[in-house]
Amino acid sequence: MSSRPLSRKRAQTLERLLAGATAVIAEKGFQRASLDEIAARAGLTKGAVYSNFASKEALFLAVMSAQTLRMQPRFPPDGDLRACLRALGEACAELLPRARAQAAFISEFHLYTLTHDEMRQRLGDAHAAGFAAGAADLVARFPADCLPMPPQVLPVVIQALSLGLVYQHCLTPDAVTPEVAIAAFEALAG
Amino acid sequence: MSSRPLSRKRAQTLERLLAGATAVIAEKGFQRASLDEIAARAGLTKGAVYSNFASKEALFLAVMSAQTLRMQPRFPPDGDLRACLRALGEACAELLPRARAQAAFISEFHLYTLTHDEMRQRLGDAHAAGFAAGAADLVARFPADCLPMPPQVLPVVIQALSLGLVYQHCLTPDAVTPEVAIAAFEALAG
DNA sequence: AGTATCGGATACCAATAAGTATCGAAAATG
DNA sequence: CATTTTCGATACTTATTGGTATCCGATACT
Repeated sequence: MSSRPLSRKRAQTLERLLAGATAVIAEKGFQRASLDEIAARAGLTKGAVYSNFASKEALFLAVMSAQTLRMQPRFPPDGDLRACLRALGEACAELLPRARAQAAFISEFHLYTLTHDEMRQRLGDAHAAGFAAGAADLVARFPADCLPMPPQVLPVVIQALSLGLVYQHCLTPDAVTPEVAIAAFEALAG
Repeated sequence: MSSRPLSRKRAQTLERLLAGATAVIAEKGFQRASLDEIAARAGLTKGAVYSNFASKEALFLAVMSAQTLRMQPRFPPDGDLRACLRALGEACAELLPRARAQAAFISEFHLYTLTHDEMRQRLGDAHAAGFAAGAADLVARFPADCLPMPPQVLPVVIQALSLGLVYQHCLTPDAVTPEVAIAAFEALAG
């Protein structure tokens, strides 16, 4: 007993399980992803799942926590507002290639929160943390009267716009190109 | 045989089924909504479902087609760009009270399209039709160089922003008030 | 080495839920 | 009024799947 260094082997199966689950969930959604299929995708069996996770739900949450959308804008050190918004647009554009999988997770998690109230809070927090991190920088960087909207509102809008673009990209990839994302954010600068 | 005027009674049970399905799906999502529960909610039984729909999927699609998000902006007859964007913001704000149910449908339908490619197109079209209808008006109303972004891009952004705000509202209702929606759209005017 | 522990496989169980067969009553049709 | 058709209820079948019990082999400990 006591300290388990989480033997190399175990760490690997855990990783494979998460990878398998991620893949299958991205393809079919969580509910339609059976544990048998997930395990098979990982080259393992359901036994491996249950010796690493208490339940399907636990696996779900583990996958989710690794799949939060996260924007990483690189603001130009001394750029103006427009340049910074453009950087946000570029960061959003970087999410697009993974949009389909991401949207699947978000949709699934969203539905999950319909019947799991305590999780709604968590998802909200995770979104805020991942999406609007850059927004805080913006607000800190420019005086309120330079911003196109109240400083509390801007993060929400950035988040909403990013999320919306990711979703749209899934349905109509050609209509939501990186350029569109950048144009959308730049337009916020006026 | 031949023409059935769709007897009063039948029309009513059909309506009740759709209402029941709508309610249950909004609460739990489509996959977790059992036909037994839907029928019970409608005061009927599964038999009624199968004598009105070929399958659960058919019921699903019927519900969906009645649940597309639809913005109905009322543009001021001679308003400027900002006033028109504000009208869009107001139209978006009107969606918020029903956001939770709507987002459930959208999420569910979105997941559905993961495994039903032909439906992805339909959902994309439905969104475009419902969301960006007002955008076409905008584009028609103002010369391209008055708009904050290329005329093909604007509808996409309006749609993305609306969808994003609806989603966000589900998770953090207090952060996405009607005022926030309006401010977001107005900011597009610069 | 010998023994205990752990991780994963196999086989099984039980619940859920979609779909089907059938039947009865009410309404439409003549 | 008779008869046919329609609609919805009931009961059943069947497949899926989350979860459990158990067993075996490999690794870790003394």
